[in-house]
Order: sequence, then C-alpha cells, then structure tokens
Amino acid sequence: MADAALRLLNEVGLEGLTLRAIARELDVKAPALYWHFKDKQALLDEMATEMYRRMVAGTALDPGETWQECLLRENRALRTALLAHRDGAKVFSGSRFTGLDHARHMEERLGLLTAAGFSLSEAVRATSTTYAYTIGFVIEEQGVQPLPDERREGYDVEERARRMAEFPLAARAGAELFGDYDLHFEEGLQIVIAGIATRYRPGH
Amino acid sequence: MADAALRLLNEVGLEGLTLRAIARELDVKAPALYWHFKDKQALLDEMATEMYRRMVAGTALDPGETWQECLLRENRALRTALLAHRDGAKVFSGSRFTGLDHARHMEERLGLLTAAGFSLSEAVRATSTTYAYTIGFVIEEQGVQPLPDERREGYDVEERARRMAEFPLAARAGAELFGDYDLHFEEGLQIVIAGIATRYRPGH
DNA sequence: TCCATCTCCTTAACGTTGTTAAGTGGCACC
DNA sequence: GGTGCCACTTAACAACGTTAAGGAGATGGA
Repeated sequence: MADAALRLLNEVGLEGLTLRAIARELDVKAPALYWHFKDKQALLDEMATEMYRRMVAGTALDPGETWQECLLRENRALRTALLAHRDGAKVFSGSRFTGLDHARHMEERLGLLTAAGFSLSEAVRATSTTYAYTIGFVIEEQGVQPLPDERREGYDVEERARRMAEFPLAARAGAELFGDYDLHFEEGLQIVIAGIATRYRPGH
Repeated sequence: MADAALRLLNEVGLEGLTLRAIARELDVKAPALYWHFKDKQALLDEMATEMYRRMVAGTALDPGETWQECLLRENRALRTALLAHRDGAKVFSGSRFTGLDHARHMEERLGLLTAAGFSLSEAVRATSTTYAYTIGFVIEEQGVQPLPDERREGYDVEERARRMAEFPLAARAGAELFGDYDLHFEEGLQIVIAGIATRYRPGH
C-alpha cells in the first residue's frame, strides 16, 4: 500500500499525491484507505519508513570497513534512496519512522563508529552532521531537478547569468551551483568526513 | 503583505497558512490577494525572500574577518532566520528568491572567499556545503521543535529510550539527538568548516 | 464638468481536497 | 445458521486554492 503510493509519487509528485489518486491506483475508493491508516500523515510516515527499509536493504554494513567508508556508503545510499522518488527528500524529512528498523540500523552504525574510537557522543554528532548535510543537499537538488532526468523551469544557467550580469562571481557560480550534482555531492561529503576526522581524530 | 503572512505563520504553522487566514489578517477577502500575487507559491517565494532580507540586514560582512568567521557568522544568521518562524526551514527551502538581493550578498561572500585564497569553484562548494548542512539541520530541528520553546509530541526522550531498550547505543543516542540544538548545531558547523580547511587549504 | 482609466477590492462560484458517518457484502466460527 | 468482524462502498462535510465578473474611489485628460 505504501508501495503503491511510492509508485504514484514518481508520476504525480507530492502535490498530486491525493488520497483519491492513491485509492484509484489500488482499485478502491478513497475512504477505504482509512481502514488501514489513521490519516494521510500516517501514510506518509509509512512511505518514509518503506524508503528507509529499501535503503538499508540495498547496502550492507561490511564489518571490515573503516568509519569513513561506512559514512560514505550510508550517505550515498541515503541520497540514492531519496532520489529514487520525486520529492523524496521532502516526504522523507517531513515524516517520522514507524517501527524499529531504523533503531537496529542506527545501533549497527554506532557500534562500528564507537569501535573505531569515537565516543558515543562523537559518533552521534558525526552521523547526524553528515545526515543533515545529505538531507539539505538533496532538498536543494530536487528543488531544481525533481527527477534525475528532468529539470524544473526557471533554472536555466545561462539566463540566470544574464540576469546577474552586474554580479560576476555570483553569475559564474551558477554552473557550479546547478550542475553535476553527483560530483558536488561527493565533494561536500568528503568535506564533512574530513572535518569529522580533523575534529575527533578517532584512535588518537 | 509578506510581513503579515510571516506574522501569521508563527501562530498557525505552514499547514494553517491559508489564503483566507492571510486575508483576514489584512482585513481583506481572499481573492484580493490575487491582485498582488500570481498564486500562493509566489507569496511563499516573497516570504522566503523577506526572510532572506531580514537575515542579511541582521548581519554585516566585516571586511577584516577571516573566511572561517564569515561562514560561521552567515550560517548562524541563517539558522536564526529560519528559527524565527514556525516551519521556517520548510518555507525557505521550498521557495525561490525574487529579485537580486541574494545575488549581491552572494557576490560579497564569494569575493571574500576568493580573496582568502579559494578558487571560485572551491568558494561555491564551501558555501553551498555549509548551506546544505544548515538547511538540513534546521529542518530536522523544527520537525522536533517547531518553535524554540515548544516541543512536538512523540519526542519524549525517556519514552523513546524505553521503546529502544533492545538497542542500547541507539537508546542512549536520544539525548544527543533531540537535545541542546544550539550546541549541536555549532559542533556540526565546526566540523564542516574544519573539513573545508582540510580539503582546500586556502593560502597554501 | 464629464467621461475614461486604473487600482484595489468585493461577492459568488467552481472543482478538489482530507475526512467522517452510515451502511453493505462476504467470510470465518461456534 | 445466525453472529461478528473485515474491508469496503456511497454520501456528505467543511475548507482549500483559484477564477469570473463587477463595483467604489481616486486620477487625469478633454
């Protein structure tokens, strides 16, 4: 049921994701959904949780990996999971997880980080800082590029540069801001992880 | 007019911010708003732009400051501006700026960073990575704590710890995740800035 | 002075949304 | 073979964003 809603999300986006449309997808009338969910937010929560489950299923913690590899892998997987659906970051960040799947996953990651020499407090800070970065990055990204292949109107880089002709640095920054999100995500992630290494120096 | 909407936002939140309520605040009927704005999104864009203007007005670039001081000051100011309104981060990150105020501001900041030894590309990466971090952080923060003094239900740390008893690290992480946002924001911001210094070494 | 124009607002209405109330058909169980 | 429970239906509700049509009041030329 959250499956059907996630499928539909890619076609119509968050604002088109109405209960009546979801019901149609399931060959059912809208009020029937209330048998399964308390309200629409509960359905969105279930969708976010399902996204999380798929993310975890798609990437396994390798016991031999370093903490850097762990944070890299998990945040790449998070971004991939968010990008898998139109408005994925908004749905995800606007909801709360149901169940305890995310707790088990967090336990594993905190276990790896503390074993690598972080205090628990440092481990939490390290993961939630990279998490905030990834969420913020993808929210921006999907604001410009709802799906990996299509671009929202009003973000033509050349037209923007023309408008900002009197601000040359800002104008030239356009290409850097609105292009090659894959590369730029990696770059920012490297920055955050380098910062964690510098400030916490696990194992020193 | 965006002023009135921002005032109302703090009382009723984003989901209660209806055109009829905004109109009432202005002693006017709802359709009158369409004389001033194309549609609701245009009003939200204007609100985000107004938030940005107030943020810039509240903090001035000191020509003598270091790039670290500049990024610290600007991201603290950004968080403060977002926290000034209920759902501020959602409104802000879901809208686009009107006008060119933000371009002038960006120009100043990129000027300072390039003068400090960054290439333009590095300067853009540095600012947009910290920006993503701050947006992501405040989105999470306001999901738990809509206004600095009130807390959303379902985030009681002790109750959460009880639910997660079988995952001891994750349970203990609760206090670290849902408390003292001021401190934790600073900590994460230090991490990101340290990472920028490490990877780009401006002036070396 | 008169008419035209522009500004800013009104009343009325439309289709759509999330949600509730009440009722209905089918399947299991004693 | 009736009793419940499950999963759904139809009907309706108030509220939403938005559009259409028109009206009051100032402005500005002729």
